[in-house]
Amino acid sequence: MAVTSPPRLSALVRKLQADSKLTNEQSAAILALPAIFREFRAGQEVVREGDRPSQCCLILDGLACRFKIVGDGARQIHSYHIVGDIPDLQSLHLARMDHNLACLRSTQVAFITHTALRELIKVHPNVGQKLWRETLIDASIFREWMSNIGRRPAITRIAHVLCELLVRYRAMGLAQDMVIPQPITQTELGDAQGLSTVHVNRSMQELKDEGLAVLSGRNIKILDYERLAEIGDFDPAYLHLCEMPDMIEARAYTDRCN
Amino acid sequence: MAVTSPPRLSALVRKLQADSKLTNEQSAAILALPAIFREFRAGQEVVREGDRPSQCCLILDGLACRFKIVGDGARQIHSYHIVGDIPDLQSLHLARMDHNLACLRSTQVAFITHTALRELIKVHPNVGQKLWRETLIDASIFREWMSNIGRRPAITRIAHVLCELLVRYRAMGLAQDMVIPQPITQTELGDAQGLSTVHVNRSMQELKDEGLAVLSGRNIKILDYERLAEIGDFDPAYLHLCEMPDMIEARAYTDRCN
DNA sequence: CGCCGGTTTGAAGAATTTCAAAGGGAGTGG
DNA sequence: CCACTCCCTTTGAAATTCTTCAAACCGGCG
Repeated sequence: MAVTSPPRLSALVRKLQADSKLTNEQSAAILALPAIFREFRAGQEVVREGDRPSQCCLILDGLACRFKIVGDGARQIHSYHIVGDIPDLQSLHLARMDHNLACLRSTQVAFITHTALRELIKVHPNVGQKLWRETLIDASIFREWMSNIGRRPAITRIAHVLCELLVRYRAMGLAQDMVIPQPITQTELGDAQGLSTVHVNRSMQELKDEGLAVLSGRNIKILDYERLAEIGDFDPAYLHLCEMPDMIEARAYTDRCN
Repeated sequence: MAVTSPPRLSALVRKLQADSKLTNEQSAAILALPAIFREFRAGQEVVREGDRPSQCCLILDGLACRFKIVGDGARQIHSYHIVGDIPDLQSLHLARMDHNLACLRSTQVAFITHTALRELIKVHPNVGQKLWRETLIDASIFREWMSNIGRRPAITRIAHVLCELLVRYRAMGLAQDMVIPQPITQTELGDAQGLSTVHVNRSMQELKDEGLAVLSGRNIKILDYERLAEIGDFDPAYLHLCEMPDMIEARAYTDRCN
């Protein structure tokens, strides 16, 4: 179950070049990180609230989320994590997990020890800055979701999160066909945006009736990104995607740029 | 209006010792940071969405908040910032502001240039790690607020945020008398927790009727922290306060510790 | 075929917002 | 020192959004 280092960490290299290129040495150092690869089934938890991890996990394929269970048992999803993300990077500096990390679909991850990451950062401070930057983008997404949940109506929230997912996948070179490449259930959308499953369903139907987004098999297909972004009050600036390697297409979804 | 460097940056030193002590050299380097001091009136904005700051701002006194205005004009407050906070630290790695920073009360700040901070981090990588850690704690608070807004009823949200403010002030050695030392209006509480002013008012009345918290002049006084934390579903673990210099008292509000 | 996870539907109920107006306290200017 | 103003709190009542409950539906899969 635990193999060492095929050239699979390239997803991380790609992600970290969002703002500016890495040098060859930096890329090489990342690709050479010692990693343990593992596959999780849908529903499995990777790290739990209260844990004190000694490693971070890089998503190679699939879909994960961070979440908390509140007093009455309800789940709040804080973020979705796709290929290239390191959802528990914060554990490098915050000893104790204050939330959970679980896989929503069947998911492949690479575990990299804190020790190895610290060594990488020491030798390549620029990579350290880029990792810091990634955690700041996470925080920016949290803020946007907070605005969503706190101050926007249900239909807007759903449209918004669909836009975000699409743009993030496309920034990683996926979802060319405007289909979000991982299925996301309506319950999961509700737990992310503070809505009941029933109400998500009704919002999705509105989006369908308007010709903005539909279910394509088990996946969500965006039919009219422009109008979806409009009713979703969506401006991708908060994703800080600019200077992506393939900005040619990412730029189409980004009006303002860093 | 712009003076240079009295020994006022000590609030930052105190804040950064949350997890572990700084060395004397590190403290000295922080205290020696070149800073420009300025006072803002209540309501004034410090940085705006779209800005590209070349400096960060340290709160020395008063109260600031980060916020966004959504499509229909409503305001979502993302966080409150008290003495010792650097609310726009993320601007060090994210060029463009994706939200606003404003003062809620009359507030004193110290501006420190990115250049000076980068130099500090280069010379003292440990301080850099501590600054990174601060941004991760911000993110942790965002997650908790997201859970609050998305999945907890109004009364719980209000109780929760009052507990948080009290604990954060006490961790900085303030609010000994269980009074939150800055006034916070019900509109501000509502904008932070996704509620209308009217509903905040009714929730506050419930808290008053239960003998948990009251208005003491313009300020909020916590009467029964234990029960307030209970109905607020509040566990301070997400504040990652442990190993504070004065843990003697902070520990009283922290059941679990890093 | 029958189960399973996810979607869809209808109807009733609850939480929260909105609107509109009154009340209160602290500071300001005459 | 009073009157006035401003900002914030408080109140009542109606409207709305969203949740809950309960059940049916649907497509894929063992």
